[in-house]
Amino acid sequence: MPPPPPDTEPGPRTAPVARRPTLKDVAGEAGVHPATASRALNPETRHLVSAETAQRVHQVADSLGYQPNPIARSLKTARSASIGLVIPDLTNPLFPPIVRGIEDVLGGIGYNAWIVNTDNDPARETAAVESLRSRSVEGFVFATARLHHPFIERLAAAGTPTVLVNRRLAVSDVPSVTGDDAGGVAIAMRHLVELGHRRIVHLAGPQDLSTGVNRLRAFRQALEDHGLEDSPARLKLCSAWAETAGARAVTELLDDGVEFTAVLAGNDLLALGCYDALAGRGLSCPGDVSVVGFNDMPFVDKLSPALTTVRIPHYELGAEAARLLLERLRAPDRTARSILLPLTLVDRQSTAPPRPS
Amino acid sequence: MPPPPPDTEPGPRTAPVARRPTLKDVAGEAGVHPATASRALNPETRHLVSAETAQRVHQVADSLGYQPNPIARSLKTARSASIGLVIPDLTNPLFPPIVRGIEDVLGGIGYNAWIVNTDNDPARETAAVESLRSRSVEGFVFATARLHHPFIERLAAAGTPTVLVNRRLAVSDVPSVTGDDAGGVAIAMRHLVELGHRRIVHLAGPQDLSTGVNRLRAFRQALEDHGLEDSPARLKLCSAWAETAGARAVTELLDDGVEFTAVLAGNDLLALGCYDALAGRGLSCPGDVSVVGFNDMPFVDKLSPALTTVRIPHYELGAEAARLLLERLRAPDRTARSILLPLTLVDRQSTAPPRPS
DNA sequence: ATTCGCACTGCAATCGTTTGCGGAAACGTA
DNA sequence: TACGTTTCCGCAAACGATTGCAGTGCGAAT
Repeated sequence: MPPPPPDTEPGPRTAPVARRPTLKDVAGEAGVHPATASRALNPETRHLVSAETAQRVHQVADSLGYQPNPIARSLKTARSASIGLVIPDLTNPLFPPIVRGIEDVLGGIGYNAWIVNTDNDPARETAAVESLRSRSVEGFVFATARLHHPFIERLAAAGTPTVLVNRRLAVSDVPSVTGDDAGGVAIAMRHLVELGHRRIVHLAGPQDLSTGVNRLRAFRQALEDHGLEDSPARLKLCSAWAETAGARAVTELLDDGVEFTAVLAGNDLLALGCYDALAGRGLSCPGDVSVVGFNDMPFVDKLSPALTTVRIPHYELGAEAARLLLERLRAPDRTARSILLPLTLVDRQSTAPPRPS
Repeated sequence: MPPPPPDTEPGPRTAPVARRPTLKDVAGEAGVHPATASRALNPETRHLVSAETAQRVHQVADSLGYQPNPIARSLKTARSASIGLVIPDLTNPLFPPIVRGIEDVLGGIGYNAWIVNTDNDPARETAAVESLRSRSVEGFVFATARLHHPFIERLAAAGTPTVLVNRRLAVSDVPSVTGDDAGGVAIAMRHLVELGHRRIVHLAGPQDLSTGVNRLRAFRQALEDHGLEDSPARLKLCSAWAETAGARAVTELLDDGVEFTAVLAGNDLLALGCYDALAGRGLSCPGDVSVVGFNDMPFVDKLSPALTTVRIPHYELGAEAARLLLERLRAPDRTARSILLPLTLVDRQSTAPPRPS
């Protein structure tokens, strides 16, 4: 913290402070060896020193305002009380709540997170992870997982504590915490059929992402469960979770003359694209077609019509991911478990019974 | 990084690697003393070692994949290649772009940022800063500044490199990077009067924040510049940048019977509140009243009507703040300068000529 | 009375760098 | 030849903690 905090204030300070006290300082003051002070201050080793010594050390530490130097500690212990958090892009409104969830539980026990944005660039990802490893982070949480993600798989296989959030790997035992996509589309579909919809299309997201495939799979399952026809025409694969992709998909649907009264969008952005495309064709929502989104992003309740969508508890996703990682750090041998958080439907204005034909 | 990366792969690896190479390793391999290796690898001190030795050390370093250990370096140098970034709440869509701007320029030179959320709680702020200082961060950027913020003032006065982003202090020489609020409201007001509006109200934000007072001040200036009456009735102080506050303000205005054809909201959230209140009274926007926001938050272009607003280049704000901080770290004595970034009006659907009366 | 165990604490090495200091060549100049 | 300068490099001491090991003193067991 350059330059050295000036001690120029004419305050009542007497001691040659200015420098923050070190362990040696409190040891000196308490009349013990630094090693003893260390043991006294560390809960793990506190039982190695007599009660009265420990107490004395603690008092001195408090009075001096001693704060252990995490850097020195890290150097010695190769632990750092920090983790790496790898996300695609903080600017995507999906991620801030996840990040906060993680940071809030981490902060509760003195941990911190390094955040890196990859912009979905594998090169940036490996570089960032390498950089974080050299900073001795104790583990990673990835929000960038693709279905097949050799890099993460290798990292985890090599024993680096790793947890996935929001997205999972295709087949692996890397623990993850995600929303229950299957359950989510199930309730969304039930909602639509209860309104009377029979011809429902799905705008599926990228199929190299677990969210994309899981929602698609669940869509087809729902079709079957409700005895609806699984027509390939009523399915559009979108190559990106983007508004433009959603718009393109439904205009294509419209152009091809496929009939539908409702669309289940793979996420809110795709749903936004729907809005655009429908408006572009003079169709009304929910009058002509109902649409339901996925994620419940901020402000989708402000759209016209307010978007009916499946809410994902992103903050809790993050919080659980942090807890899971912490657990793995503490007990690396415990078998990893993954967590599926329940999703809920937020019923707003973009869904209504189909127009009687 | 526990447990030690298993060296079980039957690959062609021969050396007893597994542990990442240290400076001593490359020194040994290169046949020099670690100190020499250190000097050879460090651009600052490279001139202290002969060209050929330096080259040899570099080669060995590359071949071993040597990466300096930032922890050890930090311990020795009391520098850390990291800074603290203090924001109110990452979940507020204002901040992610700022954060990315900062991280992108920092990352370009090997720096990283610790992010902490204060939720506007001074206690959390001081605790977080203290914790960051013990991690030897080299400086801070604050996005939490209130007009009077003794804590930040003291910190900066004590010589800690500090820069403010998005908000400034009332009176101080702490450098800051903010949008040119005065210019922003000027163009917004010009836009409104050019449309023909004469009775314009302002929803002012919290007056303990620089953004709140600056926009208010500029509003009155604009009134004067355009020869419009500065009526206290046409001004509402909102105690928070929140939708509800905005809504309350305009319903009060309406209840009080004050006449206006346009509202300049202190920010987009307040503008959103306007929308609600107007709709609640059966008034149309922009038919009955025009509204312009401030910030150009994500998705305000999706509202109905799409919000006309003053765009703040948040990413650039962050980027500039990072550059400023870096400059201060390099040349602490250079006098601090503050930066004002130009704002632009994004003309969308929420403004129109007033209804002919 | 000797021995053993135990509780407690100090010693010193260590983590991986950086850096002030001094010494040894090598070189130029008088 | 002698002497001052450079240039280059090694030595060793830091930075602030943690921890294996060993030593001390004490009470209890034999």
